[in-house]
Amino acid sequence: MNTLSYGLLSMLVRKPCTGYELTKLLSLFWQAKHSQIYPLLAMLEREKHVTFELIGQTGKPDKKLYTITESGEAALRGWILDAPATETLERDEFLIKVYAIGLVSKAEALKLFNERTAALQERLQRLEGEMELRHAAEVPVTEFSSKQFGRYLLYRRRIGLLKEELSWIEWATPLVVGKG
Amino acid sequence: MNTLSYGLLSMLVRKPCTGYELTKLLSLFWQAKHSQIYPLLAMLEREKHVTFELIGQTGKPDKKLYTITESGEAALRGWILDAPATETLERDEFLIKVYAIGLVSKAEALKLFNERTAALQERLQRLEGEMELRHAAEVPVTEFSSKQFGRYLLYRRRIGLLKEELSWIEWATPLVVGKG
DNA sequence: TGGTTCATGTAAGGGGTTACATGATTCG
DNA sequence: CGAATCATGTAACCCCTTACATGAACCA
Repeated sequence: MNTLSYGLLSMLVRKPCTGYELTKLLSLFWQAKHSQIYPLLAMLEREKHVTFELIGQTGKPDKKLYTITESGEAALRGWILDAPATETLERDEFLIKVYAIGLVSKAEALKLFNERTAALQERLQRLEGEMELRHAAEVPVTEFSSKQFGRYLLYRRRIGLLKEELSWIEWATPLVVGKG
Repeated sequence: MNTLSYGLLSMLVRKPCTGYELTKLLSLFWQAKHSQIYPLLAMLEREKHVTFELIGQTGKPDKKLYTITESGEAALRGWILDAPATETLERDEFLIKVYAIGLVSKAEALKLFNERTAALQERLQRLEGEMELRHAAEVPVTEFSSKQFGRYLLYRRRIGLLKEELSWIEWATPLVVGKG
């Protein structure tokens, strides 16, 4: 069982989902393509950590609604408590470009920074919209055991980090361009 | 040529390095093991993007000092300008655990958060120490084309993000434990 | 005397992306 | 009328980690 398997189980604790849904929801804390998720779900089903119900649809392809089993929940709980804390992994091409920024002209460097800024702002707005949609008002904050609680924390974290990254760019850009 | 290849080239722009050095320095913006780096350096050498000088040592193993060529620098510059901006990739087991935090007791959740806090604080201190060591005073800030400049920007970014992550934990921890 | 640093490499295997495959419906 | 959405799956391939391999010097 790899890390992504536990990520899938942790989503299924909240509610039953199809592989298609999981692929989209997962991006809050892990990136994975459907081609990786479908085989993993099949494996989890073989291992009795999930079951699925086939739902026939007209006009759309049939779908499989996966539900976590008690065995699956136990496995997830065990992993949360026992898995050793690992280093976090970040891979970002932009950072390499920043490292070698002296190699290009100031105009080109500025363009790079502006494009990054725009992409981050767009992502921030999308996330803030998503969060408001799912966590209207401050309801979930108070309930620790609410199934919304963990997701709410993660939205707040991502948004905070995006804002920090934007304020870093705001600080760095004039240095790149020069004070004149 | 994959992304890591350009990461290696961007380090070699600053100064000639051995594979061993690159492995350690790289962690500022990319994680990679020596077993991935050595074969890539051999490939870059075949492609004439780097050359190496064999340096015999006594008491220690011999080493290969790699230097970037003009072709290598041109390739890197081209990549910086032409490579399309990609989404950033973050993978962090802790986030999965946060998502499913309702599954464990408050005491266990608190332990998880405290361990995370300690790990982040340690990493922050290590980074701040490293930065002070390499960028004493504010010298590199003013010089855009300084070979130190890019690295200085990345240290500031990492440190800012770590602080933001710590302040998120500080906000989240009392919510997890409860207001009582 | 046992762990860390220096220093380079190979081999096996798991993790992850890209591309191939299918097909009706809905939206601009 | 083409693009996106819904919905699942397989195959090929690259990226990356873990483990194997070697060996002297230095430090606790």
